[in-house]
Amino acid sequence: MDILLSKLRLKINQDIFLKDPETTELGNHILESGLEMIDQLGLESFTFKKLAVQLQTAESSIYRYFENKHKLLIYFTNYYWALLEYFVVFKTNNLISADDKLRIAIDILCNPTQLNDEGIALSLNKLNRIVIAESSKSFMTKAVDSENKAGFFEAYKNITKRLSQIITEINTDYPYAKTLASTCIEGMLHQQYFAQHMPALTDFNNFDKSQRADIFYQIIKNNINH
Amino acid sequence: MDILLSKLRLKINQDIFLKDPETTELGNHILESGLEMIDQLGLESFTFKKLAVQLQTAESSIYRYFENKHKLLIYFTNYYWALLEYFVVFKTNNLISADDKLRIAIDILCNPTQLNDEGIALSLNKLNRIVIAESSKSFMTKAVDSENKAGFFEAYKNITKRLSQIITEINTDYPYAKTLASTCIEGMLHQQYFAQHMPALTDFNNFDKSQRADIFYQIIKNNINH
DNA sequence: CATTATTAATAGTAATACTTTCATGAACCT
DNA sequence: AGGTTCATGAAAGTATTACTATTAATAATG
Repeated sequence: MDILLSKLRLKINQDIFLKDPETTELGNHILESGLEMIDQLGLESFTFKKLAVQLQTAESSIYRYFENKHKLLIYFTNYYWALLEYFVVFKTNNLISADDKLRIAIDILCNPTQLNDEGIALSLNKLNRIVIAESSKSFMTKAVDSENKAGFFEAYKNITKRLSQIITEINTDYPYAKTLASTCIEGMLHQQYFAQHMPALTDFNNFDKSQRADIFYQIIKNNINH
Repeated sequence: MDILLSKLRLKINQDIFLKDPETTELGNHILESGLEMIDQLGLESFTFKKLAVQLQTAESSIYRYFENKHKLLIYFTNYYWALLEYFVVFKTNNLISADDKLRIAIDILCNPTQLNDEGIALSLNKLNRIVIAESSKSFMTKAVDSENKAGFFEAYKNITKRLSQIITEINTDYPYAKTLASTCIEGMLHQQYFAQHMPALTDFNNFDKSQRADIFYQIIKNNINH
């Protein structure tokens, strides 16, 4: 897998950036430090100015890669979901049992940070944290319809589709596969956030990670086999 | 119920505002037009300056009521959840069957806009829309821990607690009542958003409202009676 | 070596998110 | 009736944000 991953290049919608950050040194620095700073400061306090100071470069140089910080966030969320989709496909590909696929997909989605991250350029831990804390801001805007049309949320829709396809594979007649899939994927993110910041809203802390996978497996299984 | 509602005064945490907006004319105008404008413009484009122009008042007058727009949003979300909790308690109070309570609670949460809003000062439709589109931004910030400590999310935690208590009433041994409750409440909001803006993520459109209640009822029921 | 692309440095603009000060008028208190 | 308090409005000011534009320096390429 390491070998495969080292050659892995995730396909990111070209319209998200002005200039592909993976093609230059500065671009890669923008990704690394940008991820780090959004993680640390939160999206609201993060600015391109601060990133420029950190990278000892000019603000205008960063603007040549990304139109604004919102697009940078969208870049990261696409990167994250494309990565998880890759792992889901890779690890479920040769399995026969749809139930096994479900277990593995849920495990990856609930505990992505346990994945081997050799060959992944960006920190999976940081990506995971910013997706948990910031990703809803990427589509909860007035620009959602045009950005959806432009394909900015494809990676997120794709992973949801994968999960819903596994659900449908288990029970072809289940009519709410998409709703169940998206509710669980969103729920997995929220439960992690609640565990850390609003424990009254969850039964888990961030140590029982396998339990969190269990309950989402149960939610799906118990539903599709009514 | 109308009579009761006309006397209803929702308790909002005093630390959310600098000066209680419900006590003055300007304060009430800030709530009404603020809600309207956040709904129309979205939180990002909404500013106190724009609100001041709309109300033909000074920006500084608005700042005397709310520290910033973030607090105003928190005010609205508290108002909304306090209102729904009131309805849930009111409508389930005298019921014996926990299952009936569950059905009613879910129905209220999924279709709040069908509620009789005589006596509610603010538009339930607009509240519903901004809670769907903006409420996650109220707690997805770096200030979440201190604001949680200050009680800014009590109303949200309370309604989740109500739902989880109903779940526990149905099955005392079910260990994940809080996770199930918060996942469903968040899911109900997201499904409404997806139906409108990202239909690939849901099986519903915004016309089959009763179906949306059904699936969340099923998710809960099928789980607690494993 | 010439061309082109890339970046850094600087400056500038409009808007945002406030804060401060002060004047006015209404409400209320004795 | 007169003084005080309080809410509001008007105006001005500050720091930061979110950009855009211009130009010079540097590196890559052919």
